[in-house]
Amino acid sequence: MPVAKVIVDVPTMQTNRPFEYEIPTELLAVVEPGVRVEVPFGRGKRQVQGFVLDVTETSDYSGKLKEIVRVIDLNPVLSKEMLEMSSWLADLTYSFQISCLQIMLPNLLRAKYIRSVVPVQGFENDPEVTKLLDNKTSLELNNDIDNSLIEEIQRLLESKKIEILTSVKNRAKQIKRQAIQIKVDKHHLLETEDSLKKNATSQRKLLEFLISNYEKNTFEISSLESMGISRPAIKALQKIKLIDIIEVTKLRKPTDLKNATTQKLELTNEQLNAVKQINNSINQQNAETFLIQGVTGSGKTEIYLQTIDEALKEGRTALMLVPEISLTPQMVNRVSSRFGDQVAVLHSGLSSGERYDEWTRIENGSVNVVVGARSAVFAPLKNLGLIIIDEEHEASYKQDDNPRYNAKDVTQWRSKYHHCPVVLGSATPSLESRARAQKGVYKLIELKRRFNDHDLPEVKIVDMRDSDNAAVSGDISNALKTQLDEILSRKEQAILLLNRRGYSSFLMCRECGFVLKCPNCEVSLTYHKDIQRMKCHYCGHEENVLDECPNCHSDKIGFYGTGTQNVEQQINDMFPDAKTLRMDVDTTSKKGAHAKLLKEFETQNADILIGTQMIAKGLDFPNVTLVGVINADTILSLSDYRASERTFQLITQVSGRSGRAEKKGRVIIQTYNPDHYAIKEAAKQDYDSFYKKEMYIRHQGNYTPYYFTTLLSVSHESEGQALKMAYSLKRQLVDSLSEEAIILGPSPTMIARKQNKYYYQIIVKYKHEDNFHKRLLEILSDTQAETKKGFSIAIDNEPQHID
DNA sequence: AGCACGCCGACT
DNA sequence: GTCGGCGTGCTC
Repeated sequence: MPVAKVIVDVPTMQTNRPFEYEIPTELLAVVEPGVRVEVPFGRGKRQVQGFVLDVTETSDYSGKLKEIVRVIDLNPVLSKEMLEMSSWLADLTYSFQISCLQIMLPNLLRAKYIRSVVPVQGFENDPEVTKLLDNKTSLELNNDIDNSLIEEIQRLLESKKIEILTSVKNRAKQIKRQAIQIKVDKHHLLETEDSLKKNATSQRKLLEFLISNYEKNTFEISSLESMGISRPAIKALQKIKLIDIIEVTKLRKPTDLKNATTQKLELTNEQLNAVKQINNSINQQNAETFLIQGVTGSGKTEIYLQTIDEALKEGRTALMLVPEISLTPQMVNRVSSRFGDQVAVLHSGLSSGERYDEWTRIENGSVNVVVGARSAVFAPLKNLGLIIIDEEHEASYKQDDNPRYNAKDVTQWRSKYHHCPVVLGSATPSLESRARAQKGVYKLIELKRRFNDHDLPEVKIVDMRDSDNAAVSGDISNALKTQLDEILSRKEQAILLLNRRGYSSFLMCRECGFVLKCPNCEVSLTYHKDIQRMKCHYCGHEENVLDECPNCHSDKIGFYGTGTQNVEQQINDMFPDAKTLRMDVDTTSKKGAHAKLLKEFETQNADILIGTQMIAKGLDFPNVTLVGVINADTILSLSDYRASERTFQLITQVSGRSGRAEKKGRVIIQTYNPDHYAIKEAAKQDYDSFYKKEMYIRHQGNYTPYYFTTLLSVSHESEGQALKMAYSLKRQLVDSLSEEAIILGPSPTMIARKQNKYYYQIIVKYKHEDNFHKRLLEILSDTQAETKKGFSIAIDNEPQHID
């Protein structure tokens, strides 16, 4: 008797393994790995969704097996590749396999449960029961259930005549359209046309159309009607059995993609060399990784497009990941105008229905190229020939909540599975990637020249401590004001960048630029309002808020920051005639607002764009000749060891926005730390020099890429309980790790209390700890019982943000 | 997650 | 004596 091994939709540690079910004989043909099934689970009347992992001939379970209730899919929704990947990913990210299976699918395929009232066996014909159920077999319990019924339900539940069944509801709906299908051969159609009555004009028109488009076979009725073919004519042909009327599923097409219209661009020698190397790897089916380090404007996108083309020519498919933020119409058009309707785009703006349809289109093989943000890494492409990750340094490739996966790890896995290369591209590679390239793990491809040989913009650092330059009015220095004046008079455009909505919780001296740092960890201390003290998020070191700068003894030490709104106001006061646009979380929260603002700026309906990070990436506005960074320091002073890296990346990226076309660009960076290497090297656009210095610092502080990092966090309603648990975890870690490992904390997180819970974190830095992974899994299952007492314990492998 | 079993306190 | 509190453990 064959049994199905099923992962059930019950996300707990104890149910995180396959359960076996008997397959009813009538379902034997459809139950195969990758299909979703509905199975009874637990003691009560509860039915849950499950994924069939495997079908085996015999069971090794000693108890009595339950039967699969029904299959949800006639064909598998997950391939062998995805099933295999899910167990690897669950293990890597310390999450449940069911959660990993779920993220691979569009939302609509996630189970929704309905509760309904059904008769207890033997009471199907009880008069009270049939009255309640209105002679049906069940009554759904939804929100609009009549109040008068509730009492009756309660009573019958108590007398055990009815019970509550939880079962799975399938949400995936497709738009169905009516269509006709030709049933006979072409010859037959021609004969019929000859024998038609003269006045049957509409039928003749339809037949002629069918004959000339015979190959296509299936036609939507609505499109025929719009050509002036009448419904009776269609009925008439159906009656004489020439055609069938059928239902077809119409897939929504969210992005209106153009036909392929653009041709390959001519390549520079550097680009050509890159394309050759990658194409070679595609042809050889090498699962290797390239790192393209190319200065802004060096034409990385064209390399992506030409190598995708090569993969397609080989009959394979291609996946391109980009940060959500740069998934702009500009970007999408660039790809779709080369590959036309072979492209599917997955981004967060899609409705669940649209997303589901795009997924279907990928799954059934009607597209070969997928462009999308993080979760697109699970696109069900078969026969992958190439994977591209643009802006590979972006932290957003890592998911911040469960399952905490990094799309980059997933691409490595898929690359090995499909034997295809991965291309990482960035002007400012992450230190990890660049270090791997240095060691020869990745192949480094450098693009040092800008496309069309445009000069890099001229970058000027403005020392905000210098009172001659500083704050003529609030946050705008004289130097920036002068430049703004100039570009406005030349009718050019400017971008002003602020960070993190500009507010900060670190201490800085406005006189000398001093920032209060942790004596042990080389990161800035963060202000904690509740205790009114400064704390380190790494080791928990604490000290008082200073009112005098320990460096220059000035009293101008304090918290500082401005918001985009404030800066916009200052600019409006300064330049009443200039039109400004503000782009931050407030102005872009509505769907499509982002694109609309950019469009407005692109069409030069505004002179100055003021915004946060989101304006820094990949945008290409030829008329922008000035970029101003209002406060370079806020990024620098994050309580995160990647602060310097992020600062360097951001300034370099945003500087690349200036002077993309013929006009020469300028960049002004306002800072209280003009001598900081991240800022100085970014101004020179000198990645290699920054890399060397930063690697040294990382080496000194025992940080990535010299050490691996794992972050454990504990939360509980009671601060004491959370802290106690954190210490107990730490003790266990100390016992199971070698001397070489560094364990920091427990320390409170930035927002110590969110959702009425206290958070503590432990950071583990290590090099070689063979048992660590296994030990963490054990800790997770040991502490499982604690989660019922209000604890939650999360493990983040290689976290991107520590706060 | 849900649900049942089970072992202690305050009620008819 | 019993109703019900929620701590503990299992679900194919």
